[in-house]
Amino acid sequence: MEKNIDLTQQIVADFAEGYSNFGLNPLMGRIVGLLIISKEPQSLDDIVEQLEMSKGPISQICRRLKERGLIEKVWIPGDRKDYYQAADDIFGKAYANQINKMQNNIDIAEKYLSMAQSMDSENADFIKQQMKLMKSFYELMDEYNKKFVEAWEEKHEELTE
Amino acid sequence: MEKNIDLTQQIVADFAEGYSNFGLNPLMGRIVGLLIISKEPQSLDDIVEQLEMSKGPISQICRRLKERGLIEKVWIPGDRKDYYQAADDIFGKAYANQINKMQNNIDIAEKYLSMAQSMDSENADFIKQQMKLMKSFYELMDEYNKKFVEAWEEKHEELTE
DNA sequence: ATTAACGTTTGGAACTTTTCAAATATTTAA
DNA sequence: TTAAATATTTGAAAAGTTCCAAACGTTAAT
Repeated sequence: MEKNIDLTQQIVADFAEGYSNFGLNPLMGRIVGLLIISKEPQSLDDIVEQLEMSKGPISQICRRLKERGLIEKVWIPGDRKDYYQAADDIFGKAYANQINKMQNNIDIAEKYLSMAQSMDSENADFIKQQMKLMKSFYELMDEYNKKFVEAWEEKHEELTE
Repeated sequence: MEKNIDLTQQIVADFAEGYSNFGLNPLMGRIVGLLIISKEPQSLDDIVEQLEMSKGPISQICRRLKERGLIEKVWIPGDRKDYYQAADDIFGKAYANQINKMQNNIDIAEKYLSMAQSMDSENADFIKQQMKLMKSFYELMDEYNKKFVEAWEEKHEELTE
């Protein structure tokens, strides 16, 4: 089992970095990484032990990960601990969280487009033009994203059945 | 021009928040927001004045934004200041930066897939399975992303010519 | 050559985020 | 109903990030 310990520590580190790159708490990545490679659900204490951290932050981050739908609590009969496991299609769910943030950009573009429309200057015209471009960009992105999500749903079933 | 000042401050704030949501320095968003709605290139001092901040951080962040290809320096004859403007297709470029980060995930999945392949336990099988799923997900994402980028290139030309 | 105009770098202050240890709350078993 | 096991919250410490002011370097006009 020696190799497995190394692998765990490495994957946990890589996920931490990945999450951090997206502006998320690295501990989120550490927990997600750990759970992704754990066949069995892990209790808070299991996580504490493997991550060598105190329980406070792990409890908090698990709650946030559950809110985002990335991990789930599992009930294990006869055991009163909370057990966690990676959610089904966790990659799809993590992706969805990212994409949702980009949706804001459509709203922003629309907001300033309409503000510029009620103004009247050479500069207002330029702003309108820019905001139209921004709106088009993120709308098209959204469209293609939906196509991807559909395609993945299909492929995911194919791979996991 | 009163309305325009409001609009500037608002858009700057919205972009700051947007950038911050992606784990980037909010000042990046402030500068990008300002430049996106500025028809004329802006000097460092112009930016300093409109953002009401000192020059140090603005100089640093402009360099980073230029490295990422989001803004460009413009040469204005007979003026020795540096002028900046939003890059052409800045939205596309910002998106590309995000997507590049996700590409790492393919490498991570491949790394642990091959590590798990050289191991031999029930758990190694599970890890292999998970990493295959991860690899498939991000490869499919990449594929669809390429389609989007192509479609946007076309639409972008159509909109800006 | 000197000076003025500008951009960059740096050290430290202010602020924000993350973590820990301990206190508190909650659940369940006896 | 109590005690034990567990999870959550909290306040303070540590670490990390961002910002400013000032020093420094560079360029170009005189």
